[in-house]
Amino acid sequence: MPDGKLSPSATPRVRFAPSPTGYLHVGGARTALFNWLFARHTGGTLILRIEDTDFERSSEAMVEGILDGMRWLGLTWDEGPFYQSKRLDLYKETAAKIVASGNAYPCFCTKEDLEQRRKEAAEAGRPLMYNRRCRRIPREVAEARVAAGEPAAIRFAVPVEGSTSFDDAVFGKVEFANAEIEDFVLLRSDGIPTYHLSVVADDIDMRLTHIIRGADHISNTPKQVLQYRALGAPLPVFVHVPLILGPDKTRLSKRHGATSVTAYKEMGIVPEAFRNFLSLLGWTPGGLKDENGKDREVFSSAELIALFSLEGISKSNAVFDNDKLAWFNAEYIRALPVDELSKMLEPVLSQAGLHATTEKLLAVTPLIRERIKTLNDAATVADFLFVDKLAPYDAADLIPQKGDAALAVRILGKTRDVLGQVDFTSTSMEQALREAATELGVKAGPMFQPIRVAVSGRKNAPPLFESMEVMGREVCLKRIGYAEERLKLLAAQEPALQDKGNES
RNA sequence: GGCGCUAUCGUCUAGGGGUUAGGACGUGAGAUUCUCAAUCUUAAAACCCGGGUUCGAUUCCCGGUAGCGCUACCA
Repeated sequence: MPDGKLSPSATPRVRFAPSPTGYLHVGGARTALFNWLFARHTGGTLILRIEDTDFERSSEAMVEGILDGMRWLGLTWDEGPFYQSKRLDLYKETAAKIVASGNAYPCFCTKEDLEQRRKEAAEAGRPLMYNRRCRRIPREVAEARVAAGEPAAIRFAVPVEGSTSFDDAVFGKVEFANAEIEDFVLLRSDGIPTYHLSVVADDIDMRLTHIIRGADHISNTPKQVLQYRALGAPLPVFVHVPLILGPDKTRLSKRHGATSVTAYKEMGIVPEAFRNFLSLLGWTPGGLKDENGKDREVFSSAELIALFSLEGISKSNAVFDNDKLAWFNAEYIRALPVDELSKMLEPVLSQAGLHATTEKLLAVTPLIRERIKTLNDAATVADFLFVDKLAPYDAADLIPQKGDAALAVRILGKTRDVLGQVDFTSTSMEQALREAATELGVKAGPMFQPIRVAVSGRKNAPPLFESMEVMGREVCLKRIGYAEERLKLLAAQEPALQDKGNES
């Protein structure tokens, strides 16, 4: 058997081969990422191949979605995209070669036959595998029937005895008893190849050296190894990467929430963060320490490429952790220069109906940069800085923890006076307001809380003085005046509420 | 059911025949602070179980268990 490996010194050629029956999901993205990292690390070639032989389920829209996802992640490919649907001749030729080698045969069983038999097998005994009925048809007879136009699929004649194994770069030697492998279909009766045939035909034709793909393909691999042998083709290195699971440890699927990479884009995840996070799911550079002796986790793309190696791929499945992703994302957002971040924030804000000048956005960005975990968070964190009219808030929030409505009114009144005269910069305001607090005999905390609520409509907000500076004097004064009125109303109508405010 | 693969804190993981089993996310507490966030300090938290091998196993081997995958004229 020519079981030889491809020359290890050859420049690596790898591929990402999605099936356009859905969007680019997280698992696919990770596979694409590993292929990309490997290609870039080794100076190899990444080929994009669209496995669209299932015409029923494939669509051009899905292809676009997948391409979009890859572009968003910055995963560039060097050749393709190639479409399997346009390479049908290659598959027919390949199937013919395998038939000629005596390793495949025509099968005349209809789908109905097969289903019927499977059903019976399930009810009675066990083996659900194809019973190789047509393999026993003499070659001349079979050829005659094919020549007569009888529809036939082509099946691979799997050895009855022995075993088929391969050396996986991450799992080591994996072996399957041939008796467990059924005579799988290569070419359907309509002349369309099955996955088993088209992958092998293409992987050989495209001269791939490493097959990096999900571990769900381990069980398919012996079927492919058998074909390589029948075709006398050297085996590539198989690299199966563990699967990504949802929080409940089942396969990641729609019910786990976002599972397409574009969904993460829409959530305001930045691609570099997503890529960093994803690269560490099932792979580690192996305990690289930072200057504090802690394991490093944040890596630039260049570092990821430099560090990537097959040895670091783990064997066990990994659970996708949204919290960790959010942390990575926040980490990247915080590290972004203000001008860059504000450009990314602009579309998010305008989509939320918050329009701002570039200048204002540049002023706001540093105030919210470390307060958002996703780009989208900006809309909720910063809305009060842009909006004309504050969202309704509870007037009781204007009352400081240890105080009453009367105090709040005094604070606000004083603030209005101060703000009317002071230079409207954050430093001047802070200084003046702190002095005012001293005059009123209140501490900074209780002093600023009513102002914050009055001005932002909420108890937790970005830094007060910087925010006010961005908003401008007029808006601030107006909002404070409005708050005073609400407080007076509150005090007059519901004295009970005051007590409540005191207690809480 | 059959076959295959896997198994370190809740999660991602480092490590490895002798360690106080390390880090990160998340969680708790504290510091700082105009609130929140960020930051810093700190706490709790793991080697699936059972047999071997060995002076010594979390680490090596076997079995069990569990999880995942495959089991189509889908990919």
